[in-house]
Amino acid sequence: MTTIADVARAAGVSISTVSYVMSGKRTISEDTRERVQQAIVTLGYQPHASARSLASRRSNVIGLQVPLRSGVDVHVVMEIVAGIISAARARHYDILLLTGDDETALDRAVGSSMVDALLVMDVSTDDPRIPALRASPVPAVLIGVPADAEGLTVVDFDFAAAGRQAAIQFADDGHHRVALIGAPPEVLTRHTSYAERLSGGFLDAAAERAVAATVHAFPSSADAADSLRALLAESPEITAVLVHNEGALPHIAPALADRDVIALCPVDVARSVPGIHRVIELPADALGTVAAGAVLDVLDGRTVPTRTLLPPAPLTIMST
Amino acid sequence: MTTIADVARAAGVSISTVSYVMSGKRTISEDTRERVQQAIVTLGYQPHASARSLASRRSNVIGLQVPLRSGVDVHVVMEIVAGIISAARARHYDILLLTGDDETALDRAVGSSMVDALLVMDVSTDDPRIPALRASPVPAVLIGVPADAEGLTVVDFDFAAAGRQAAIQFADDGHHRVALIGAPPEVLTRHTSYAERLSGGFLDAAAERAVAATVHAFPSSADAADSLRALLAESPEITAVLVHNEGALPHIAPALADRDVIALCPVDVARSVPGIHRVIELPADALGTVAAGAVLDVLDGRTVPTRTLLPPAPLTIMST
DNA sequence: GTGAAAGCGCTAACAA
DNA sequence: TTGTTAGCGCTTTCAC
Repeated sequence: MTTIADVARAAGVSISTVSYVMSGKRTISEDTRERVQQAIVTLGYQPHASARSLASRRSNVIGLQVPLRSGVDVHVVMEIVAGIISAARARHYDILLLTGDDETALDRAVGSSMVDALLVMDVSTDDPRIPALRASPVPAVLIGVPADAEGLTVVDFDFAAAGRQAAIQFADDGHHRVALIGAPPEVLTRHTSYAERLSGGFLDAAAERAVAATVHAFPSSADAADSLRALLAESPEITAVLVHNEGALPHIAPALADRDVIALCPVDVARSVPGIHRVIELPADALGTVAAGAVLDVLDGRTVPTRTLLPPAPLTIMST
Repeated sequence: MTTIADVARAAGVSISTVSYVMSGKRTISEDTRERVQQAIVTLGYQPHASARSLASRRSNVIGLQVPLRSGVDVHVVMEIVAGIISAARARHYDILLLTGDDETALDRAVGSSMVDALLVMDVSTDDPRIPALRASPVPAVLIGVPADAEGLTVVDFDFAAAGRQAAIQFADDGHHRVALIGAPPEVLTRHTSYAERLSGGFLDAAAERAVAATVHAFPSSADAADSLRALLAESPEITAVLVHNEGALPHIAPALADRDVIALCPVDVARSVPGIHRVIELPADALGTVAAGAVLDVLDGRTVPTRTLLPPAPLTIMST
């Protein structure tokens, strides 16, 4: 294994000079820098991450708690994670994977100094992890908005604005009776906050425009088709539907052919479902990028807004 | 921050004794162990991961390369990852997330001693990472089977056996013309190995039983429905279909109502699609568990088979 | 502009 | 059964 001492010897300099060449924390003569860099390349030197973090007291690793439980929209989760990884790598950070189900995972990762910061996904309104996060010695950013976000940094899509946008669009289109087909029941019972914000915005804006609106929790499976049939049988006057349920979308789309539909999901998900032409894009990748950017900014000592809600883009109209 | 020295002082022993109490690498008197453990608990001591790995030359971290590119079946990926995490945590290992798209990620993680081993997903027949993995100083386990697996440890589902099983079942059911609707074209052009093994097993077994069989690459989106319509229009004599394409499944299921269908996917995916009653279960979670187990066994000095193919279970018949 | 050396917190000889 | 101590490979004072 090549160490910094090997590089120093090869370049004819001291160990500290090599270190400073790598970190750029003090000025080095052009000549010396050249020789050191040359030695690094020829020896294929890569600094030992543990040695570095022991000495510097920073691991350059971010702990990421990913939800693996049912009901979560796997496409969205994957895209968020992809955004996080690329943003982190761009700033020389790695990602340690922690499962969201393991209550003690955050503690372990932080307590053993494995991570410099935390990124927490799938936050519920009254999330049990919140007290620990608030007391955490390392910065944390939540993707999702809990009821009491005091003292926490949160990032999310602005689901309330999205709900409002859809309702207003439906009103502009002349509808008088609309519905929101939302997250599966298991997500609602967990009180995942986005569901409540989405329906809040939707219902409020509909009421303002004197449009009758209801909200329905559909399973994210084929059973959603039955639920939809029952709903439309009972309330045939529903002429427009906002759908935020990736699992159910392909199953209910056919039965919605004669209704006006807006889907809330990543565009590529919508694109793969026939009959869906209007989409409020869920910017999952951007969400990951912004969240990772926020936590890295905190690590860099920059101040970041405690609450960032990504606004929905204008309705995407799809050709086919 | 609490260090091992604090614990030693509190317990009235030397730091090595504390270390040995934690590792169990030498016999400690019941009395001493008790006092040390007590001190650990009251101080809330958690060993510094970097210090430990610097001294022990083991990080207790496994690098996991996850595919984030298109065409991969996200549900399957998530389940495999879940299996990996739980198996790793059970043996006190953590997971460092590496993206499959970053060719240099493996090198970095290994070169900086961040990981003790590698787990590589989404392996293609002629994977560009193979030479590096073969030369890697740390053990690696591939989830997927490349063309030349010499010197590598690979774990995968036995797709050939699954293909065979489906064809034999169809033959037993009296079909004379069957089809396999397989992975999307982008997966095939990458030569992801499972697609080829699946179709190989399917075609061979069909030929042995004198059943006419064809294989079709369908997009994993709504367009699959068109492809299916075209296929059935051209070859109406097809009476049974094996489907291995999670994205396409919900879209093509309705049009297959009057055909005999077997789906190859995780059971919960099949359960969420109406009209699917027979399933060859893709044991994604087990795949992750077995792969992680294999790489950990190697780390423990145990010898593991260089090639492990999880056999398909008997056909799952679903009630609804 | 550069070097020497003191740690960072732990593991694992070596010694008793 | 336990303690002493020399590193592990790096960062960062402090000194020149």
